[in-house]
Amino acid sequence: MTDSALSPLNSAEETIWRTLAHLLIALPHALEEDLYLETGLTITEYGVLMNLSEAPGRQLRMSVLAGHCDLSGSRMTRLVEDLRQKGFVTKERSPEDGRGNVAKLTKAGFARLRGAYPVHLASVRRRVLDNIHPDEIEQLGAPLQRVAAALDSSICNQAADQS
Amino acid sequence: MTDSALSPLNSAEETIWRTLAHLLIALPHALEEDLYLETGLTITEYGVLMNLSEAPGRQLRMSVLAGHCDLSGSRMTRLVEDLRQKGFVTKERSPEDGRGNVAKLTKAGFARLRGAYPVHLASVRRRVLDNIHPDEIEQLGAPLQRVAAALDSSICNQAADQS
DNA sequence: AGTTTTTGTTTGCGCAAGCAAGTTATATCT
DNA sequence: AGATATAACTTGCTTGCGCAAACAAAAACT
Repeated sequence: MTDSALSPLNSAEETIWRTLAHLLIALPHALEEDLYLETGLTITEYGVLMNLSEAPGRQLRMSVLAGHCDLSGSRMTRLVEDLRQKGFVTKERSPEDGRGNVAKLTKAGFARLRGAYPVHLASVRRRVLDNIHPDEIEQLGAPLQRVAAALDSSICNQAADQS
Repeated sequence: MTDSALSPLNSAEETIWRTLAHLLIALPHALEEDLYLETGLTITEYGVLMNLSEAPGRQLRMSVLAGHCDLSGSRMTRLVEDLRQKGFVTKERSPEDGRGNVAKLTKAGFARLRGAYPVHLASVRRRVLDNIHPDEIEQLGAPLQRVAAALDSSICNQAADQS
């Protein structure tokens, strides 16, 4: 599989790729800054609160939460501890499975999220969606999802050759 | 400007945004891993070598290089020092401006880049471009570039309101 | 029931990256 | 020309994050 179609990128591909490579860096920075300056929340913290808020009972096991947030377990341990100290979440052992810990959004945490939501929404609109025409949005969906699907399906599929 | 069009995202927008948010995390991880496993180079290191290779004389001032790579000056100082110890670049004071330091790609560094190039190219094709039909590529260019342009034009434009 | 394995989480540690302060070298302004 | 301001790096320190090892609880296998 190593040598399929290794011709250098053509012009359109080159443009797309250079632009995307830059976006991959600059967009997270911009969104992070927008949110942080106005709310004091990190994008990562925001993501944790948001994922909890969408879960049934506004609570999730640590490992599931970490998965949803694209973070390692250890990072989530420390993040949740920070959020707990700020009063935005609680954490307690799972009653059904004593190994698991369940993080739960508090009232204060939900209020914090509610306050930050419009800020983040405006940021996403301004930075991204406002620059894309509605009909382009339709066209973007499919390819983006295909790229995402390809990524997820091949998580750690390196060791699958038969030599 | 804080309260323009704050309606929650519609369905198509929501899809795009969720997918893109995930890509922003997962795609860099995948590209990083692809490159590192096969070449031992970080994406960041690869970017430094590549930017140098494309510059006239295969050399650039530290600050310019840092700008091209989307990195801070201090990070670039340490990166270039690492690459220098590995023999991939040299660094010396600029003759025209004694403040500036000029990093220059060595033969060995160029060879390293040459070896890594096909690996990275294959990774970009496999992870991204292979999942987008050629006609979609045409359609993607414009919106992506508009998003990127909007980002770059508003770097640190927060303090521009007149109360 | 008792040992072994597996699973969920947490701690120890290291690395990448940025910011702020320090340093040296050029510009600028009388 | 000499003092002040500005620019280009570099160094010290902090933070966000992951990996690998430790640990605890539940499953699985005799």
